[in-house]
Amino acid sequence: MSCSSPCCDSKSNSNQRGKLKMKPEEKNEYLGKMRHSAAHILAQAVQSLFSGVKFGIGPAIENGFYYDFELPRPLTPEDLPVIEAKMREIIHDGQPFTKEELSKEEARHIFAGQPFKLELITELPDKMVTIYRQGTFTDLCRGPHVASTGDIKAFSLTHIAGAYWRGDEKNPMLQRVYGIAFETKDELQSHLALEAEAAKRNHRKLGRELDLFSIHDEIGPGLICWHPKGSIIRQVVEDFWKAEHIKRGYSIVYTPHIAKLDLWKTSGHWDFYREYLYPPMKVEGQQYMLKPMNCLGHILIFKSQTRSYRHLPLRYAELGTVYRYERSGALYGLARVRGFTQDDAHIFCRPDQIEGEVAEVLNLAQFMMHTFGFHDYDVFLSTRPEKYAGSLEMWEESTASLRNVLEQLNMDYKIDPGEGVFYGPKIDIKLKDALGHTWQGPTIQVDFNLPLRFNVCYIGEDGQEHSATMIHRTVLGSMERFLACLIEHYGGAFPVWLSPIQAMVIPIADRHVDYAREVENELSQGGIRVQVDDRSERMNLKIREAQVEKVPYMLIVGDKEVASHGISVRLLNGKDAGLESIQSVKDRIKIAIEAKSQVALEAVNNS
RNA sequence: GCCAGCGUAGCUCAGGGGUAGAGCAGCGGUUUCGUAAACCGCCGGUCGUAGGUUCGAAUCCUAUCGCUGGCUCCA
Repeated sequence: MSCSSPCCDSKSNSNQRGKLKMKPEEKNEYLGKMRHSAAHILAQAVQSLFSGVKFGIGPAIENGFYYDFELPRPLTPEDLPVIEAKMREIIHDGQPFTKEELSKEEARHIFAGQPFKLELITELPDKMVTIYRQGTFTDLCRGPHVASTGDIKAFSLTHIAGAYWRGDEKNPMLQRVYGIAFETKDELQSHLALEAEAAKRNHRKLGRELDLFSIHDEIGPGLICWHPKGSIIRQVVEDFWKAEHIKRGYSIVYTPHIAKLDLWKTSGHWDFYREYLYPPMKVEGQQYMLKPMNCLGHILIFKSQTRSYRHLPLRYAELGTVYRYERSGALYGLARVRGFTQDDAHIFCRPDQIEGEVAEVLNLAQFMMHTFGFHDYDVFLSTRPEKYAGSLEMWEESTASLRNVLEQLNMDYKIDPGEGVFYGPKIDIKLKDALGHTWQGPTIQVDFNLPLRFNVCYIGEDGQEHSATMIHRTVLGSMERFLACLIEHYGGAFPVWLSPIQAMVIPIADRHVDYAREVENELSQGGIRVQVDDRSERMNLKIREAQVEKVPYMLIVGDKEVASHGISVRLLNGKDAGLESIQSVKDRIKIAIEAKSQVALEAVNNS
């Protein structure tokens, strides 16, 4: 179908559509229909402005719509206002949308010269197809649509992009025009405001502003330099991660960054994963490769001794840095890079332990997400991909065990068909950040393949060798991507425990610097990351800069504080939390840090 | 990798065939101040890189590297 809106055609006059009376589902249905109609209007506008347009598809999408075209010349951003003006004319005219049902033969006649539409017609299952017309434009379309072009109340064309026909890079690239559309201008405005907020929180922008990390042409794209402040956040996350894993029965290990090519041939990476591998390097006549995954080192550690069923499960955890070749167009800040550190672990267990271990990992994953302030997430079960290793039975068995655990734990999940890794199926958890954007979070993969390829076994109660099962899992994903997610989730205003500088002591005049140092020492003794702004600047300037740096506690010291041996606390929200003793401020900050409280206020105000 | 756009000072940006500019940052000075930017001065760029067109290129053309928005892909 050229259009793919699931809702049904409504002939009702849009003017009678009381917004207040609409239920959320009805509203979504209406929005989908309206956005889809806007796509048709876009196509009509483009048709009237260009000759020889070949039409692709034009569906409604989240917040708006797009339409794909093949045009005689490339579109540039300057074309958008022109197309948009044409669309407004069509909307102003209030042209009715009309539907017709006809045979494929008739449709082929109408769409002669439209190769993409003809392709769609051929593939449609039914004998009859439907078309929609408004004004001079006719489209192959299942519908439904609004009654009239005049029903589009608030829209805007946003950007152009290339898009392969049917999303396949073997197909020709079409030009896609994106737009947003809402029921009212207010909703359109608030969507734009939300986007502006998202742009402010973008981790690439905040990464520079807060001096967290950088990427350099001289080093190469997708390769990250972590600055001191970003490194503090990373270290705090890593320390917390390690401690929690040790608590839960994992052993921390370290493995090399390169390994002989043969190892990667045995594992199947050379066959199934080559597009992501950096080319091998030759050392003393041997081929070596940068590791794209950490599993093989862990397998060899496991195999360094004969393991008994009594030893299992064995859980090896590593903050393992891996390198994968990503196509240049795919790179994005910290979220998609070429070298990254996974919070990886491999659990070697007996088949009867799989479900219990997966459940434990899910529990750990939930604990981690809650600690970092994520409460909204979606769970996906990814099944066998096209390129896979191993037998179908193994795939079925391991997929079933993942499914069992999800069901036993009563977790809502969706199936993501064909999205598993080449060696096994996986559970993916996608986090929603404070602005509702989703991020790839924890992932758990059951693997019967690598144990077979490497003969990973244990001696059972029966004295015989049995193949072990491996569970690959990360709970944060990678340090890079997770930090990107944290930066955007918190908008750079990290909770105290993660904040690179937890407290800034601000002496009002130079004569207060000595006392400020005393405060610094005292807090520093308490393990608080504290600094003194001892510049000969005005207090207002120091406050402003601490504020821009998003330091959770600004500790103001002047004559009053020196006299009373106290500190005046200013919080990031601008609130003056009053004068307190050094000891009491120190204790409160420590409590907030230890509690990993999400907001600095909690500990200061509620105690 | 593909399509489109963009690369000017550390950052944010102006300039668009006649030889480079602002604010912030940095540096030097003055100011010593009570909850988001004191004042004065100075330094700073072979305009991403390499070719080409031109009397003359930051400006036009080509190639290349990188970035941005998408497509594809993904920890």
